[in-house]
Amino acid sequence: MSTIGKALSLLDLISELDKDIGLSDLARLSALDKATARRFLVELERHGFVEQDEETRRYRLGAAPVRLARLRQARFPFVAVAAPFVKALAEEAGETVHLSEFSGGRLSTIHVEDSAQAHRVIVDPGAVLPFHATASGLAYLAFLPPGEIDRALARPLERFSAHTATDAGAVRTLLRETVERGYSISQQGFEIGVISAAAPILTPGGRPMGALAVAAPTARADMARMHEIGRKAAAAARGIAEKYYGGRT
Amino acid sequence: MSTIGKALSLLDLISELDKDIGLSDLARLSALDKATARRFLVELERHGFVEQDEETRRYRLGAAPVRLARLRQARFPFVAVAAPFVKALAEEAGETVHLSEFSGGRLSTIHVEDSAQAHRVIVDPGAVLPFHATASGLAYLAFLPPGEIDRALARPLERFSAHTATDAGAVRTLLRETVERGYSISQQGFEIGVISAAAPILTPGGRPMGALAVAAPTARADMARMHEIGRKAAAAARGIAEKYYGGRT
DNA sequence: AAATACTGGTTCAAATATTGAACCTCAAGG
DNA sequence: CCTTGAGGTTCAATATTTGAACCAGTATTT
Repeated sequence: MSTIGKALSLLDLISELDKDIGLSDLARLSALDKATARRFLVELERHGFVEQDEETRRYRLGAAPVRLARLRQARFPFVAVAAPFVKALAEEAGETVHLSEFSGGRLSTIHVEDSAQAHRVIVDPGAVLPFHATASGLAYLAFLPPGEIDRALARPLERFSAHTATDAGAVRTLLRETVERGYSISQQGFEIGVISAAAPILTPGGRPMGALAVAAPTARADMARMHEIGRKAAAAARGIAEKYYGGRT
Repeated sequence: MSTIGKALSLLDLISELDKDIGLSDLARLSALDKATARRFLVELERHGFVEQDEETRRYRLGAAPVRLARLRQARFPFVAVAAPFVKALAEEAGETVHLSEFSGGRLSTIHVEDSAQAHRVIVDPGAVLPFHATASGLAYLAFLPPGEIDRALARPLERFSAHTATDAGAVRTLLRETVERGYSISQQGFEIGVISAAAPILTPGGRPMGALAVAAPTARADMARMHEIGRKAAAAARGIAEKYYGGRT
């Protein structure tokens, strides 16, 4: 792996932590030499991607991504365009809705609208969604070209809960159903107690670039209701794509 | 410079462009070899920091920073905390207000609230603010430890308009006034037709970490009014710091 | 329609940056 | 006051990066 790749992986690692981390711990966690980790950190800090606490000498995610995100969103206002659809869907379904975007080989949550209900599903903003174990991931995978699906299912599928489909064949069945219906349903595949329905957001070329998902507590999630929610999510996802790509070539 | 630094500089360069760019152009602009630029781009793309248009093969800023920005803002909700103050100040002053944060050696705009007036100053979101030529930069510089001010003024000061103070001595005078008043005023130092007043946002340790600036068209900007606006900006900046650092150690 | 001048992308020996064990200093704990 | 682990640094050995030259393809120009 190139130096750049290693440094960006280190940045990823830091981003996943929710508290500051010291040099030695970071070197251990990243399996990099202490001297190497430090050189990377210094370089990342020079560019604002990492910040070192003056006092504790520990490191954390810096502010530079905020500026880059702003520029990205000015040119591709995906979140801004999708937000009203997400909100409307959250109100209509009465459940937490989250939007994810594919980037850097991963599907990451980029917007969340909480349900108004007291008993609701909490979604981490910035969380990375596994392709085979979440409704969003299945919705995304299902509409990918066959070759890419194969590659995604070639490596071992991690188990997140007792209900995770870790068998490639089982996942393929879920994907077939997803393509037929236009939306996916994941029953506690990622987290116990949560059932989700999700629809892909497709580029004009028909390629998925993200997903829109509704997450409900099992207590409120009978299948008839989830299917209805799935249809609504699919309609909203189409609406987002139309509006987002409407003003472009 | 390390490979990482070069790659991040390349990313910076891409971020400054407001349209996609081809490999050859990018290699020229960055003064990197084409092969090198390409390797960097591939690596940056693998991590989502850069995106290649499937069709045109041109490159652009990717979506990864959006996720990182989200995580950063979840832990350090600087923009979220400051936004109400920015909005209130924009209404009170009747002018465009922008918030900047120091990161990666630069002061970057991270939030803008436009004035309600038809004739108003437009601020680029994501723009980098030169220290010696903007009110925000002066407010930031003025409260830095002397040694760091010296370093900032040691290199040649770029001229942005006919009114830019490019002489270190002249800048030092502006900085002295800024410290005395608690806010800076820049008269068309960055852009002709714009007068700004800005106040630093200080950490509990007394170190500046950003600035709050009000930008008015010269037509509406007599000095008495700018001083009044400056005082209001200083008060708002203190309010932001208090609220932002209030809940921390 | 042939020639030219660009693209984006690739190759591989030469040049250079990266690596990491050992080292330093300092602070906290036993 | 000795040990441990912290952050940080050094420099010879080493692995990676570099870039001139090379494709193949596509607009432009002649």
